[in-house]
Amino acid sequence: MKNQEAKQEFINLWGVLGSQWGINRSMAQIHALLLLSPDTLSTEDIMEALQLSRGNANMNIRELLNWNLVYKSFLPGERKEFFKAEHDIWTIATRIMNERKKRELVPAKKLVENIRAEKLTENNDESKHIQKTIADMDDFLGRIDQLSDLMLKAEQNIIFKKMLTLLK
Amino acid sequence: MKNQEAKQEFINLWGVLGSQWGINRSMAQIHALLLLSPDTLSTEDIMEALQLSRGNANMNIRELLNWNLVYKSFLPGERKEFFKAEHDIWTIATRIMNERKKRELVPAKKLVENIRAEKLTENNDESKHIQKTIADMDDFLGRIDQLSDLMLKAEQNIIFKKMLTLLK
DNA sequence: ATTTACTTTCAATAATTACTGAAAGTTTAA
DNA sequence: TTAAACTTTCAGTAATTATTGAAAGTAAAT
Repeated sequence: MKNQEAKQEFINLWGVLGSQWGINRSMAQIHALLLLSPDTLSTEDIMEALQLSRGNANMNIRELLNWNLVYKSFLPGERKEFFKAEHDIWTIATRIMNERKKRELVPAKKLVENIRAEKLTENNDESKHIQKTIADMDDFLGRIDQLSDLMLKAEQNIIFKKMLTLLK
Repeated sequence: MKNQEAKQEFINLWGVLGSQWGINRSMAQIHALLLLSPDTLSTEDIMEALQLSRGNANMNIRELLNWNLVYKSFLPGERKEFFKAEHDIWTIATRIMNERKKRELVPAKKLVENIRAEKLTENNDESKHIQKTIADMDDFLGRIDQLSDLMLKAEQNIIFKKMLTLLK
């Protein structure tokens, strides 16, 4: 198999996976392309390799920068921006988790907390059940929050590493 | 706040959250409605409460059954099916994880493994880099797989529980 | 066997989300 | 300054995904 074929297969796969997880195909593919490139790439390189429009390439590169998955890099003598991916897979995973936590989990928890804080005017079995369900959900979101903290610390966490190893 | 209002807020929130995580709005809302209902509901009840078409309601109830998040239930004397949700939040979470693992993670890992297994015909820095990237990704997917196992076992796992508590 | 009560399917349509490309904006260099 | 090189924006369009509702399918009751 040629390098280009392997790259292409991986890029496609990453695009499909991304879209299953709420990350759009172009963003995932750009990320995969940068992961596979030993060198930095320009917007033009990316447009060319993935056949994307300038607007699409630019927006998704911007988004990858926001997610801290991609860095800007300037080449001596070149005026335009080049990009390179964070290559450490664990760092990538924790960054993604952090971003999703910040953007979705934390706001969701706040909203559930707000509903939870409301007193229900009725006082019957249904209200009890509703309150319990909402409380459970709030607690659950708190747990997930903790769990993501745990993962963020996992690389420095020797006990956790051992637990993972034991499960192998 | 009236019961109905609290329910409605929670259902809306759950719908939004779901769609951020690749679960469609109707499915998430039906799930929320069933979670909030102390009693079982029929397809008609669900259509009525969420203003969904019969087709949409039916398809998404079916999907929730597939995910093991909702159970069928027959009422004595009634011919039609009624539905109730699994109410234990931890069970819900592990079921969702299990399903996503089965449907997405495992197949993805297989595909990455296939690409990894291919020998690259070229032999230069780029091929080395590609091979390393793909190998890292494969290992990473394996880790996630382990991690989901860990979570699946977490409720019975006292050490894990303590770690979560320490992180509070 | 036929009717009635219910469930499932699916082609058509609506809603949402992603992408394009040209124009406007910005920065650097001459 | 002005021009060239590059980046960003965004209205229009395309692609994807979700929803409807009527028709077909199935099972129970008469």
